[in-house]
Amino acid sequence: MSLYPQFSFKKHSFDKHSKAHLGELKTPHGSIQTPNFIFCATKAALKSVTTQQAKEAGADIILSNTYHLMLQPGADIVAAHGGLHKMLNWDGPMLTDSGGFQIFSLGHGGVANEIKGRGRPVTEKKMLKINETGALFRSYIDGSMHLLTPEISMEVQRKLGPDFVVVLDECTPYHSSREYMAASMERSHRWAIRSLRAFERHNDGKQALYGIVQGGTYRDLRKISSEFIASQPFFAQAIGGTLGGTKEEMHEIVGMICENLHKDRPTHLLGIGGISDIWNGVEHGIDTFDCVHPTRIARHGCALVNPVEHEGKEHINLFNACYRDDMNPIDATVDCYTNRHFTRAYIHHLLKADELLAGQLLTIHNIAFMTKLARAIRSSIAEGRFSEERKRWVYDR
RNA sequence: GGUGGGAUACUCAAGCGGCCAACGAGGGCAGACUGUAAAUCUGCUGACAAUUGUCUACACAGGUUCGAAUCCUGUUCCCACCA
Repeated sequence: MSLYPQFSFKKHSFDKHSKAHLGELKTPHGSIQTPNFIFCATKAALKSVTTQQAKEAGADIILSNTYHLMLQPGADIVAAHGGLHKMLNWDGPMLTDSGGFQIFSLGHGGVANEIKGRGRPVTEKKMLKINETGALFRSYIDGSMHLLTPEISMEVQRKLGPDFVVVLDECTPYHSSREYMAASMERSHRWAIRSLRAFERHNDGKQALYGIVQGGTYRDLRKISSEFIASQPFFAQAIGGTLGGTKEEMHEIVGMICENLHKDRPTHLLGIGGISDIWNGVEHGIDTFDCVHPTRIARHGCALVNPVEHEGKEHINLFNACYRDDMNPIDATVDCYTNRHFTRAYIHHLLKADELLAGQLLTIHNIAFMTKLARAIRSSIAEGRFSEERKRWVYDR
């Protein structure tokens, strides 16, 4: 009997010139078509919009975070609601991340650039200690200490109750030495096995487990990791860790990693959500992406736009003075509540006036934009014109 | 009418002889953001030339001084108290 009786993944249409393909991912909370994008509700909130609004804007699947929710409000409170789906009023598929990314983000003093190799390496690790057992975190909320192990992460994720759960891993930054990267990868593999064992002990068929491929920027390490994760009975696989210092490097490394992944399993690219990055990922066979970028930049005043129509820029900043009297919608071709009813000038005004509504309207637009992008990718594969459609979205190529 | 106090860049507000083109805050103008310690962070903000540069500036007009936003005199407004 399968570990995942209520889940399935089937690839069903293939691009002739790349590894791009369509897929159907079935879960107890319905099916989604891939390629697709997962929107981040890290702390059980899509930050500024309701799940209802996200659904109306086209979102198919969302994600929350184990670490944040175990600190606040605590897994038992979520369980008391009947799980994340009920608590968030979301009836579609859901995923929880394991907290592995926080081993990186909290371990490096909040230097989020670190993963991409920007800025200086930070050696001080004030927020956590990591060893074979797991990671000991100092809460960013009140400074209290919290242990996260593969077993605890699985237990918390079982209580949170999403469809997809993820093994605990260590997300390694760009500036790690090869030696550290290799040792960390091996430990993440051992954690993956422990996560799997813990998952199996309590498996009720309602959740499916993702393994995570590590190995940094090194081809041989990524190959080892891909093959190891593929050899274990995970439902799906995710690509984690650093992907290099530049976009070009990232695109190359993603392609390299994809060569050795399990061919029949859904593949998720963790934390990546740029427009060109998604086209590149899909081309190499990625099925799903998640990223805070669309919802975060919305709160910072930015709207996603087609880079081909904006000289390569993937977003515009509605704070900019040039939108003060712009009576157009952000993008009339992106069908959503924001674009149906409001002008750029109005959103510019809301931003200037420090009105929270600006972030909400921009978030709705950005969700709708990512949804439109995913649909464009899917229909282009279905209709055998993937590379043509790509040219309409990826600047100067 | 008398006596005090005050007038500083778009705004508020420090400075009280040289280190002042002038702290700080707001505003303005940009930038960043990729498994969210992020409705956050960063830069610039008198003009012009754009590496040390030059000019115009701290109510207005004079003065003292090598040198003033800072001291003195007068003028104009504003505020408080007393008549």
